Amino acid sequence: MKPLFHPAAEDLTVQGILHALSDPVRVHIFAKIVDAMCAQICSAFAEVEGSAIPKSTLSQHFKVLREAGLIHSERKGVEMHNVARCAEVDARFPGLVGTIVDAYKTQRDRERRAARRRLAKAA
Amino acid sequence: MKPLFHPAAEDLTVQGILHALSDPVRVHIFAKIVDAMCAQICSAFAEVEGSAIPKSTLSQHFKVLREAGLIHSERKGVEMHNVARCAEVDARFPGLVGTIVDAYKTQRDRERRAARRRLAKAA
DNA sequence: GCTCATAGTTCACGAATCATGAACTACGAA
DNA sequence: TTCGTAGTTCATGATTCGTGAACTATGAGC
Repeated sequence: MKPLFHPAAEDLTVQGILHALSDPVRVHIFAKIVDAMCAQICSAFAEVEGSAIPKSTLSQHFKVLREAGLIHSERKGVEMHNVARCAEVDARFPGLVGTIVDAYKTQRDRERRAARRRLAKAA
Repeated sequence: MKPLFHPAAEDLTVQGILHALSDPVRVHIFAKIVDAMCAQICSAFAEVEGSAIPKSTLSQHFKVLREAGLIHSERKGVEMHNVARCAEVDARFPGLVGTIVDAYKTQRDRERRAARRRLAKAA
């Protein structure tokens, strides 16, 4: 197995970060890793918002997040421990990822409210 | 020719915006439209940072920006007038596009400084 | 009116990227 | 050593992207 590649903080690119976070599954994963108080393992995301993610796909998503410089991954025995590189990313591009994650939360909240309204109307 | 499609402010999505802005050519175009005091026409961007953009490609880029809700386009005679929808986007996702454009500017400034250092070293 | 130039769109297609199942590697436990 | 678990890699089909060629729509000059 190839060693894991992590870009240096000064090699992070805005396009890489935006591309990584332009996928709802990946922001979901990233947001959870950011919020978590401890390292998260990949298989914790075998299911995202009700739909199952094949593990090869999941592996690719983690690779994209890692190579965008958003997370740091480390093999620990049979599992992979992932932590967010918030401080480094924020030092390079202040506020960027925080604003993006917040925007997704705003959007998700709106969607949930809309869904609830539809249900209430149908009843 | 099909009429131009512009999404309503409440239909904007974060993934659409991030995808639109994850391309350096598109952010360049968008940033210029934002900074400009007046509407910009597509052909103003036939060249971006030294490289020529084919007009079919340019047309697609504008379409992506338009359908992400970032710009409003209007045919005026033979040309197309484009203005940024800053207020609407910002009302939906506060700070999002501003932070992204700033991050790109930060990155570009770094790259320019690095290029200058290389030149100075070579001399 | 007719013709020409300009600005941009649409179409078609090769190139690149993406998602995924199958096969595989690496490790821990029994 | 064998088995199970966690994740990776590979191959391939689907989707998206970039672009040249052909096209549309408008304005200007006659």
